[in-house]
Amino acid sequence: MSMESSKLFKFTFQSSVHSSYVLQCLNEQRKKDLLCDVTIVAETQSFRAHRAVLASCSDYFSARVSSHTPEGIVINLPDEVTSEGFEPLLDFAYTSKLIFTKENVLEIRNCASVLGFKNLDKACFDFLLPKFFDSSKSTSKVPKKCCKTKCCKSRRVELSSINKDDAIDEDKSLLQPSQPQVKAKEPSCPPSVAIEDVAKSCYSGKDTDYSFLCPKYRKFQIACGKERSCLDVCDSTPMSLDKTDDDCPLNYLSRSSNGDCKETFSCNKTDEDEDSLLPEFCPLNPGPCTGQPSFPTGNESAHSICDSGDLSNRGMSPRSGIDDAERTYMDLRDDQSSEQRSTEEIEVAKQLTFWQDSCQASPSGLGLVEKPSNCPKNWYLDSRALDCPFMQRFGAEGAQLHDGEGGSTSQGSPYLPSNQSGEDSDSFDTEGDSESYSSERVCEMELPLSVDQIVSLSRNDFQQMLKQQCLTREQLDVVHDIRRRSKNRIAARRCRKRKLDCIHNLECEIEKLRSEREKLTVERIKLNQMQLKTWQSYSGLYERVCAEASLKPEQLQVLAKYSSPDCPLSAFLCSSPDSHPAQASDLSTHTCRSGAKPPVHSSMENTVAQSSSQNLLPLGVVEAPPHTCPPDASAFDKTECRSMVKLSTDLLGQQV
DNA sequence: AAGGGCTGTCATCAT
DNA sequence: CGATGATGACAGCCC
Repeated sequence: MSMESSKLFKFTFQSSVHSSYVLQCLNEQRKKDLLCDVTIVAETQSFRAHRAVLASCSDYFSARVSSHTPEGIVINLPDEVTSEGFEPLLDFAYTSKLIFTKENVLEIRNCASVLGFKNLDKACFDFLLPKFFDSSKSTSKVPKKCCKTKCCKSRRVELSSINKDDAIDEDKSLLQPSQPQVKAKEPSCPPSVAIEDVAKSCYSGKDTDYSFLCPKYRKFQIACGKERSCLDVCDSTPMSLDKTDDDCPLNYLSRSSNGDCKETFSCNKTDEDEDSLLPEFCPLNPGPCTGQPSFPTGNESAHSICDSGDLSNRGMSPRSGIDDAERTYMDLRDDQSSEQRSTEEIEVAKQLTFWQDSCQASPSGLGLVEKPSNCPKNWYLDSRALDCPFMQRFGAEGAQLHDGEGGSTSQGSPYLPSNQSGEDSDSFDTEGDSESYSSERVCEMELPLSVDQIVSLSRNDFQQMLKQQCLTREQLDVVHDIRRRSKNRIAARRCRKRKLDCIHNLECEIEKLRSEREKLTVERIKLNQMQLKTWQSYSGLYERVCAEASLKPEQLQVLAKYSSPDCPLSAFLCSSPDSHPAQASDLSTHTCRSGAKPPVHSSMENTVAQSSSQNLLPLGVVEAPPHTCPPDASAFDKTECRSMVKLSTDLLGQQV
């Protein structure tokens, strides 16, 4: 091929990372508020963004913004779009990743629907939500629209601020009821608790942590919060015997990936405790999903992290190596051609494969080992699984702790207050102690229940569960005692928080009223000054009229008949008949007949003095004059004065 | 050592 | 009638 002919060909270099890089840059710009040209307001929260990005992701924004839209425009989102639901969508627009929890997925779906977020609404939510909210495979319970929106809104109203601690408890409340009753060694006791439906989520969601105003509580939760949440995660782990791979959205995705679904899902445990998805929908499948107890392990994490489906189900050798991992990844990303693989992707795939191998080398497979104690929950992870970087992201520490609600967590666990590691069951006064004590009792009595289950189950579920368990009288008493005390403890927290909220609200109200009062005082002073000015100008005009007309006292009296007692004419009338009205210069000293309004400035001064010292109402202004003095003195402008002068002159002319 | 704050628990009432 | 939630009162612990 000659040089000349080669010049005729066009060569194409296609970068696999360019688009991601651009998006990443845009995201960084957004975070630094660089080149952002639009402000989005959802509820009370505002977000900066780039019009182009928004418009390219959302039909709503596409319609709202155009090239003619001025820079710096503020777009107020519809009421149904909450900040809670919008923020993840905005992140999605800039990262292609939608981070969601079971708790907020409906909110997000609702917002995505309203905003017309492309590639999300149907592709993502339509198949995800049924898996989320219906463990019984009945789609009838899947909410079409977010009923939670209302709940959330009302909650937002009710709880003006929910801090992270709240989130922990909320997650807890969401997770707890979804714990299938697991008794790996007693298959006769069926898992009875279905994954909670949305209504229930709302209900339990209201029961959030009420301790955000209580420093001591916060302190404890800072110390134990994440660990507790880990316990929760693990407690909630559905080691369900009847779970099949159908319940695994990853598998679902795996299948779907061959069809239309081009999106991938990750079960990432994030710092925000977004763990609700993990335990329920990312069960570990040591092999094909054959109903073995499942548990999130490093391997599962690996699958999840790499947006992968179940390798086993895909008939792939666990030792297939990087090529297989790569292929798995690429199979799922069937919208990407092989040349679009980045080195990062391959690196991830490598790592995943490595960990898969490593974890599967354990006797139980995937780092799952049997716990030798008698505590009801008998699975935890071996150290190798915990070493898996992905496992760590999934809170493997929590999994390790998950050994019977603190029964043996007190064995030097760093996650519980140190004072619980002893045997001092007499002092369990703090929250941690109390809950730990409950846990200890659970283990002591060999109860096949966790404290969370005892406390968080609904009345019916609880009774049903008790029926299914064959408990002794003593065990029943302990269970009821734990339930009663725990509920009361929570109720006491609620009660105290309400009180604090109430106090806080009252303080705000007082502050608001104070500022309102100050505002009114300023306004009143202004009005009084205006009134004084008007009166002075009014009296000056009268004085001039009287002087020019050279009125006699009788004439003045006639004029006074038609005048307000507050008008300056009264002052002239009250002055000595001999004196010329024009001489009555010191109007302020004249108080005429009863009912006549004292000169304005003196009364005003009194009023101001009074109001400033005693915060009384402005008497001089509010008090209705006894006669026909116009209520609003400032309304007496020069025009009115002129007409009054004209009237007076006419009347005088008639008299004369 | 005293006192205030926080928390759990109990008793009681209402639902 | 029992379960549950709210709340006042009390006690114990911590700072």
